[in-house]
Amino acid sequence: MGESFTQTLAARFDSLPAQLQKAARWIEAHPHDAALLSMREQAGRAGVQPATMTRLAQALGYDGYDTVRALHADALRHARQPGLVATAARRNKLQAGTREAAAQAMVQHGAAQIGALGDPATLTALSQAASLMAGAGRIFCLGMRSSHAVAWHVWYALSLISDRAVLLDGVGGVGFDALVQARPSDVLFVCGVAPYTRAVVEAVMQARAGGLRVIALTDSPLSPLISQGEPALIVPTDSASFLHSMAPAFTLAEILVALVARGDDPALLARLDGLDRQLAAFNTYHPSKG
Amino acid sequence: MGESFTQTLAARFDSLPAQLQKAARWIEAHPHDAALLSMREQAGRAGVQPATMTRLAQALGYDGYDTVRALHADALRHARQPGLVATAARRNKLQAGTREAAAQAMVQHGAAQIGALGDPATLTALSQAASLMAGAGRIFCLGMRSSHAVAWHVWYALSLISDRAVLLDGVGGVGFDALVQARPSDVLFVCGVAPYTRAVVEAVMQARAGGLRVIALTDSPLSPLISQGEPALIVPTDSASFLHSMAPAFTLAEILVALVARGDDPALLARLDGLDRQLAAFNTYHPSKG
DNA sequence: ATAAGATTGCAACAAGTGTTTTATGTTAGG
DNA sequence: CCTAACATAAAACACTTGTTGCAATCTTAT
Repeated sequence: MGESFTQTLAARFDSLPAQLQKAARWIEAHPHDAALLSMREQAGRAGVQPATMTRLAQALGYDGYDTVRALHADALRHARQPGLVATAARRNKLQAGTREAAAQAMVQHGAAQIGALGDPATLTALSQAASLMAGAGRIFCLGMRSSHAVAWHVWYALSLISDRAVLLDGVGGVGFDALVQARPSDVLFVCGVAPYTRAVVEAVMQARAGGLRVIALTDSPLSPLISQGEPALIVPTDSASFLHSMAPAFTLAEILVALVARGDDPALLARLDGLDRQLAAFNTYHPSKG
Repeated sequence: MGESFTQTLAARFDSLPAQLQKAARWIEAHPHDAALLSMREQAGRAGVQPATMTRLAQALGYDGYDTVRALHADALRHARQPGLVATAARRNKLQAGTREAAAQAMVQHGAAQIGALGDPATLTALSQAASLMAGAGRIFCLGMRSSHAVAWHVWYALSLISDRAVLLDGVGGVGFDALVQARPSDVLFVCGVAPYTRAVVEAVMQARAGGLRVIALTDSPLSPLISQGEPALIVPTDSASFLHSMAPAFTLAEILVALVARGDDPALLARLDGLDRQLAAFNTYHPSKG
C-alpha cells in the first residue's frame, strides 16, 4: 500500500473540478458509507451524478470506483484494534518477514484478541458462568485435543480451591463414565472448538439429558456445545499461523476460575496456605522459592 | 434493535438444514465480510450455492439477503473505534465490586500482559527458541502443576506438525525416564513458575548434564529452570486473583510453536490435511464442521 | 421397498451495478 | 458575438447482483 486514498486525494484535490471536489468531500466525510453503500447510493447522498464518482476515481488514478470502495473496505476491516496494537507496531519497527516481526505480529494479535473479550456479552456470560459454578455441587471439566489444556487447567485450578472438580479425560479408555453418576446439582464445564470432537458433543448431550447445567467455552455462538439458556463463553481462535489459537480460550477460562474463587469464603486462603505446607512437607518444591 | 442477527440465528440454527447451517457458520465467523462482500462472493467463500444465502435469510424471517447484510453493516458502523481497553471501560460503566467489573479488570490486565510480551528481549528469545526447536532432533516437553497445561499444549501442537515431540508427564509413575535416552541433538522445552517443582528442576539439571539444549518458559530471569546461554522466555504471572495467571505463558508458548511451524516445509500442510482426513475417517469429529 | 416430503444444485430472470457514450450547458479568448 | 474548450447532465451499455422456479437428490416414515 504505497499511498492511502486520503493522501492521493489531498495531492490532487485543488486541481479537480467542482463536482469532483463535492464528491471527494463527501467520501472523506463518510468513509464508512464509502465502503458499505453502492456507488449510485453514495452519489445520491453526495448530491452528485453517479458518473461523477467514477470520474473521480479515474481522475485519482484508480481503475474505477470499485477500487476506491475496496480501499475503504480494507480500512474498515483493519482499523480494528487501534490503541494497544497500532502504537506497539509503531514503537519497534522490525523488518517484515523476519521471525521477530512475525512473533511481534502474533503478540499484538493476541493482545487484541484478549482485549476484545471485554465486550459486555462476554462479561455477562462470565458472570453467569461463575455464579453457576460457585453454586454447583460437583464441576465436571471436559475438553479434548486442542481444548484439553484448557479443560485440564480449569480442573487443576478448581481443585486447588475446592474438592468438587472432576476431570473428564479419557485416560485408560474409561471414556466419560463419571458423567453417569452426575446429579442435577452438578455442572459441566466443556471447552471445544471447531472441528468439534464427536465424543465431546455426545457427552454434552448426555449431560444435558441428565439435567446438568452446562457451561460452554467455544468458538462460535452456533457451536453444538452450547445449550439454550446456559452461559456460553465465545472466544476467537483465529491465528496468523494455521494452527488456531487457544490462548483466548485459556485466558477466559482462567478468569472464570478467578471469579469463582473470588466469591468463595475466607477459608479459601487458609486452605491454600495449608496446601503450600503440605507440598513443602512432601518436598515437592525447589528451595529457591519466590 | 429487537433482536440481533446472531440471536435470531441461534434460536433457529438447530432446525436448519445442513447447507444453511454451513452458510450461517461462515457468516458468524466472518461478520465483516458479511457486510462488505457481495452475496455471491460470500457464497463462494463459504462453499455454498448463492441461492443458499438467500434461503438462509428467508428461513430466518428476513426479506432477503440485503437485510442480513444491512444488519452486519450497521454493526460494523457502530462498533467503531473502541480504544479497545480505555473506551471499553468508559462505555460500559460497571459498578465497582460487581462480578462484571472484576471480570473486565482481569480482561484488561490480561490484554496488557500479553501486549507486554512484544518487548524486544522476549521477541529475540522467541526467535532463538524457535530456531533451536526447528533444528532439534526430538523435543521433550515438561511442565507440572499449573505449568502442565502449557507443556501439554506445546507437546500437542508440535505433535500435529512433526513426530519429534515427547511429552514428559509423570503418568503411571514412570517419572521422566524418557530423558535418559535423550541425545545431544534433542532439546528440552520446560515450563515452570514459582514455586518451582523440585522434580522439574532436577529434570532440567539432568537434561543439561546430558548435553541437551534447554528452552525455559518461566516467570523470572532468576528462575532455576534457565540455563546459561540458552533462550529464556520470561512471562508475567501476576493476577488480580490470588491464583497466579498462566495465560501469558500459554500465549507465548503458542506463538513459539507457530514460529516453529512457520519455518517448516510445505509438506506440513499436506500433513495436517492428512490428519484431518484420518480423524474424519475415525469419526472423531462432530459433523457440523466449519 | 416405496411414496411423501424436504433439501439441494442449476439455470434463468429482472433489477441494479459501474462505466461509457452522447448531448447539453457554461465559460473564456478572439 | 462567436466558438473552442471544458464541465456537467442524461441516457445507453455491458455486466453483476440477488432472487426464484424447477428438476434431481437425499431423508424419513410407513
